[in-house]
Amino acid sequence: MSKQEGTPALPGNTEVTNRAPQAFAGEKKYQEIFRVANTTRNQLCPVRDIVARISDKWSMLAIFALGGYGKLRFNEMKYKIGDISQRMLTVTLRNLEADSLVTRTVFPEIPPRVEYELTPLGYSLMEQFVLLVDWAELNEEQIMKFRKLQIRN
Amino acid sequence: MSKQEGTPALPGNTEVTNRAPQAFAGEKKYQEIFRVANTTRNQLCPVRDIVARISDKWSMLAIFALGGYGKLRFNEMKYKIGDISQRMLTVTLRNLEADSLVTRTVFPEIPPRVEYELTPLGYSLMEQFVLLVDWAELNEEQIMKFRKLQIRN
DNA sequence: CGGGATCCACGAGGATACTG
DNA sequence: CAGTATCCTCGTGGATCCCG
Repeated sequence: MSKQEGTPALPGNTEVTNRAPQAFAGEKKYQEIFRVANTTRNQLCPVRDIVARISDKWSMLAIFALGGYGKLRFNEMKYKIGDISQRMLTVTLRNLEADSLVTRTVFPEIPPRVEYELTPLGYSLMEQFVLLVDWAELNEEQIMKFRKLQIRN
Repeated sequence: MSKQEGTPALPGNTEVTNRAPQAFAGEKKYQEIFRVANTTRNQLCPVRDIVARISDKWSMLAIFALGGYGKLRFNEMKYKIGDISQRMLTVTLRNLEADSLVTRTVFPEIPPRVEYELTPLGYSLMEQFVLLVDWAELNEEQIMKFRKLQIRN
């Protein structure tokens, strides 16, 4: 672990940094986004709140499962996701339902039947997730390669 | 908490469900995404792994901070985020650095100075996050309203 | 079948003190 | 200033048993 790395500062440059301009085209915009996404110090930040919920361990997978297969029964989902526990699938689905991302329909039959399905809002969120997954797939190799380089040092 | 809600099944409909077709336009695509994002049962899923790392509690905020303000020193970031602990900022930045999303430059001065900055890869990830935040802002009101409805019942 | 209820383990993350 | 080290809390999530 070398403590000294990368490009050291040009000695004459105290305040005026020579940033790459293209990278900061949206600087103002990103500052605004940061402000919006970080309202916690003024209590309750809905954006942060929502991001927290959608980034828990299972929500994204549950949404993809419903998006890919439409209506699903409880055990169908459990099987498709594979390594989720009964409890966490229940908790996850209840949370998604509470945000109106998923509908839950109980059929008064014996044995009982319950079907879950994405709401339009749920679909729109999944579209965003797809972009994230695309990004991850696209850059997966690069990241993995870099991680392994770290280990060698 | 009523056990019976929403649209009960049309009695005659056993197998052929009358799904809204537009909602399932990309069904195959989403099944594929689900498969890719859920390779855990076959051990190690890079996509899940990457998504997990980038969607932890602090990574997104750190990335926005750097995206909005360019180069930042440790305590500048800590102040801007506000409620992150020293420890977690360190851990978060080290993780981001390990994925080559952030560069860390140490200046051999006294007192020491360390600057963090997004890499191009980090910027490209931030662009994805921006879309998520946009989504959250757009639907925030709807979700909050729905949550409050839940409480009344 | 689709959960609810309970108990428990573990790891993320906070608080504090110390250091090069 | 920018961490490291240590201890401890607490919430997430797994395992198990039970129920309508």
